[in-house]
Amino acid sequence: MPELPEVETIKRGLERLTLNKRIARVHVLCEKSWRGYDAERVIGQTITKFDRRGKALLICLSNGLWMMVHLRMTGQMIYAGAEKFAAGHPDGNFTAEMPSKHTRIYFDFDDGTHLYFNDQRKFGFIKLLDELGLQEDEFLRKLAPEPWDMSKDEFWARLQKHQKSPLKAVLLDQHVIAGVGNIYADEACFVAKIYPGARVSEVSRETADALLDGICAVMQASIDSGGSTMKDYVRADGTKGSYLEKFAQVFRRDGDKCRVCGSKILKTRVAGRGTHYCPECQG
DNA sequence: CTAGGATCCTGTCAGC
DNA sequence: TGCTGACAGGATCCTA
Repeated sequence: MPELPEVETIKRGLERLTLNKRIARVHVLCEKSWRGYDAERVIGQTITKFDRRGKALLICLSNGLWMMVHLRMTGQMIYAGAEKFAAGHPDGNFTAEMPSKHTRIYFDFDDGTHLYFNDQRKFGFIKLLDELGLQEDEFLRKLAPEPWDMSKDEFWARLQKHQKSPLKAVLLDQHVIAGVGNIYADEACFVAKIYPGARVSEVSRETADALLDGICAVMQASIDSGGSTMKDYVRADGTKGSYLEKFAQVFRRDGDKCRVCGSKILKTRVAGRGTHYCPECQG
């Protein structure tokens, strides 16, 4: 899915385009994609605030309810008004007619513009909660701190609880650190010069420090460039999202040359996920 | 408690 | 062409 930087990109885009807009209608095309309170309760409400925790987007409404959006693997948010804004899982929907066959939920604003929640695989959802429900939500309650809010001591301590696991499995664990997904786990391991399949017990304190720095650095670079994308989607201002094209050192570059040492980037399987690395730099 | 695998779902692609 | 299995930017549930 969309990892932390993509969700942050969506948050910033929707903040700019939909804040203070009033929801005139809501269309739930796939029941499974809607959770929590009945969707009827968002009708007539104004969007008052956005927030984000890890990969979860939070949208506050004027009646005090919150919509928690989790995009999981293939979710995307698309705003269609005078300008179009699309972010999340990159695919043809970014330029397709809306609603598309992957649209699961959409909102009509009273100014005639629309917000679409698309999700090919239906793993994602929008959950309507009150303030208490938000505080008690299991996912949010167990979510580890944001990478920038975690000290190196704390990151080190959290790693130590999973000595026997492959490093990558722990980086992907949202109870250990929030927001890291398959792309940034691989990229951070490259920056810290460690093989993602290494057991945590083999990770030195110096490497762990470099990992935390690397996670923050690759994510910040991605946010600064508007989130990653693999395809040719064009953002509202006409520029392309381009993290993978410009910054990815290993992710989906298997078969290509390492930009540091020239070795061939390899792909393998770690913790059940496709994993990319340079055998020379991350030996 | 941890670790690892199956599972939710749809679509695409490689290899017969 | 048609079929089959593998895989996919995530997280949870079940089992050992």
